[in-house]
Amino acid sequence: MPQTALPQEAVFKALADPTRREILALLRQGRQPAGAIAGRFPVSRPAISKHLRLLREAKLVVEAREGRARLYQLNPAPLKSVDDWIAAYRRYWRTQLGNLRHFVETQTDEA
Amino acid sequence: MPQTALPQEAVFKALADPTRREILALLRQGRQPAGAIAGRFPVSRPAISKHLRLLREAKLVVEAREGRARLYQLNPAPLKSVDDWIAAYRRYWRTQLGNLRHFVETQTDEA
DNA sequence: AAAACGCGTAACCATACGGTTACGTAATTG
DNA sequence: CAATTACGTAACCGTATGGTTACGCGTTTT
Repeated sequence: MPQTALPQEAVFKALADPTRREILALLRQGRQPAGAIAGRFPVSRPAISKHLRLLREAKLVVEAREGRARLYQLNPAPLKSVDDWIAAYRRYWRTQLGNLRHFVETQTDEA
Repeated sequence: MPQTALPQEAVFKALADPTRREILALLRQGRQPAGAIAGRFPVSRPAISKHLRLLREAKLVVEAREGRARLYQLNPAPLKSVDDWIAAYRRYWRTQLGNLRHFVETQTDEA
């Protein structure tokens, strides 16, 4: 049982949650202790702690223990693999977009 | 109840599943009927049908009914919003801000 | 040394998710 | 016009997910 699938898989999963994306955005301002991060969100500290664990497993953040504090720092490297994934589609929204506009407009928008 | 959160949210959620990412990759080759898509994966047709619904709601694919077939086509436009999101991090992995060497060293070797 | 702090983990709960089988429906075919 | 085809949807099931409260453990503080 592979507890950790492909690294890329963990990254996409981690990014799927809006709170985790906000944590990443917050960490762009610099390292922050776990408690300070939790203080920014309307959920409990343990909830944030679990989000941080997922982000750690995806290697999107790294932790440094400093005294009794745990500082979290952004590690954007894994985002590069997402960037690479998207690259394969980039040419499509440049070339086929005009084609598709007609297609989209003729659809009855449900959902 | 908000039936559809932010569009970007739906996109990130849609991309979180590996099967859905594979469906998108498959559709880069061109439109395909739902059945043909399902035939490519080791899961049942209804399972794929549900994946397609999520992709539709995220507007990553568009459907065209042609007779009794339903052709699905890639719509890469929503990926642009992901691309834009990543852009905010791109500079981090390009500049020294993304360099964690110092960070890691201070973690193992204090004093 | 005891108290307080900072943070992760365990246990638990409700809902979401991905899968299945059974069925419904619109379009084609014989 | 009945049978078949190509789908989506409904109902159901086990597991994952995100939240909570209770607790434990190492680190400061007093």
